Amino acid sequence: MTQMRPPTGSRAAAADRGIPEATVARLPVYLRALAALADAGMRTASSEQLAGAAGVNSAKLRKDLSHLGSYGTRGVGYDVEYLRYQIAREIGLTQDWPVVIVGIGNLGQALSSYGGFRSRGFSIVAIFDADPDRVGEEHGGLPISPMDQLEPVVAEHGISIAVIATPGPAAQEVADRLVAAGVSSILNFAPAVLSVPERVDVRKVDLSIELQILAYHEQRKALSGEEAVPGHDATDDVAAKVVGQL
Amino acid sequence: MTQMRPPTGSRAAAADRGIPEATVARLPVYLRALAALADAGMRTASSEQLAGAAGVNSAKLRKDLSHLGSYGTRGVGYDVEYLRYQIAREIGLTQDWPVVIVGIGNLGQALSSYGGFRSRGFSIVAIFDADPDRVGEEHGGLPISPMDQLEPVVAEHGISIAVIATPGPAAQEVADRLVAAGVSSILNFAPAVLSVPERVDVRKVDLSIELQILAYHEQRKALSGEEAVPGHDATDDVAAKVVGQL
DNA sequence: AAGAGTTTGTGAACGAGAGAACAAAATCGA
DNA sequence: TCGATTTTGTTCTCTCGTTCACAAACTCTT
Repeated sequence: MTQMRPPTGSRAAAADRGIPEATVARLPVYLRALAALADAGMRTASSEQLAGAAGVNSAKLRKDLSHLGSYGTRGVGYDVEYLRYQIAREIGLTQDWPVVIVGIGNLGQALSSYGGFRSRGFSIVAIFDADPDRVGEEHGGLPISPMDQLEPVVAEHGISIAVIATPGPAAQEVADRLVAAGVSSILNFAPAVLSVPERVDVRKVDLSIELQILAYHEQRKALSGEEAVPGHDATDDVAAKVVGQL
Repeated sequence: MTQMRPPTGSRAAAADRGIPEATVARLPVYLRALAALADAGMRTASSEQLAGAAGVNSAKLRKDLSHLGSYGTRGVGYDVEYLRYQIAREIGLTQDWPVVIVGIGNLGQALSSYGGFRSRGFSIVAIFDADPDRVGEEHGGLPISPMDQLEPVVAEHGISIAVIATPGPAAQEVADRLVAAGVSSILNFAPAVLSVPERVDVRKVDLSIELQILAYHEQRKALSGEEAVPGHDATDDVAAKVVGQL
């Protein structure tokens, strides 16, 4: 999904609820950096310090924060606790988000025991698996529920966010059921392209894709070191193409 | 930018080894889509079909592929097997990449048992954990090695890619040791900002950040439905700011 | 062999994001 | 109070990525 609010004239950043996607993706990072600074006893922080802790450039950080409103003080910096609250509010972490996880394989188990969710305002209210033999097994303090409980649970808790951690082939059907039951945001760990209605947000996390991207760069590093004479790839390509087309 | 077309005949694009980052990130997706099409018995596929299977727009797919070279046939489409091989070669999947995983908590266990790595040319050669009591425990067919084996193992296998799945506070030290031992690409699952030398690539996967991004959009959906009058947030903000600054 | 029909590869327009640079706003010291 | 200093918020420019639209290149049918 994409929301492109045409800027309706009003320049007040806080009123302008359309925050750039790239900025939204960094807000949680800032939140974590602020938490670290707060733990270290800092009550105030400059954009330079915060940017350092978050691993970004300070100009970018300032621009990101300016989209939320004018929450800093020139000559001083940002009040750590106050900014923390503002970002949390902007992201929606001041409320609690009930979540379900579908698919309790290795990854699903890891997710259901992962403390990082609960501590940030997400509470896992149920976990599901298609294997009837595993129903009742406990993971992260929750029993595995049977798949036929999916719709009633989603409805009862008003779930809008779900995590899919099933094998690839099962993912689409699960997504369909989740959407039909009322879910409108899905975090997908399954290696599959999900097709969902426009109003539904899907974010995909793919472990093997990340490794492949690293492999590409790694290969380039290796190649750029050893390869001085260009052109031998050309014949290689032609040969391969002929073979491939046979 | 130096995007000059060297009119030196044969394969201009293939010689141009600089593939845009955004394209690199999609190549693995195309690879998976091609595998699915091949399994379905298709020997040839149009950009439209392939784009459908990969969940992207066909113009984007064509431009992405054009960066690798001119591997399609006008009026026909792309030879599935041939394109598969070319992409795999470009990413570097025609060779085998040995990988180590550090940190065998819930997530590390899931990663070490995950089949998607091995099937794509990544072989996990060792797993490490800081807890001495767990050394020897088997996960995914490998025993947990003690941390002091990290450097020798990395050296012996010529490891260049490593996965960090430790708790946040331990991540930086692990990264330092990996880099010192010769690793130049890191996939980081720990909730921490890693600082590494320039030549080292780091990719970060953060589960709770993904959920937070979904929460933001979810909150916006909810808000845009109920809220018609803007401006009340402003006073809210002012009040909060005063409180926060006390 | 020629025309009709497909489908790629790419030029051009557009939009989003990153970074540099600086004016505006606040503090601090005398 | 005034000037020096710090640091934000914003403007401008540049780069990168996406999308459109179409000529070129290929196949197929007659």
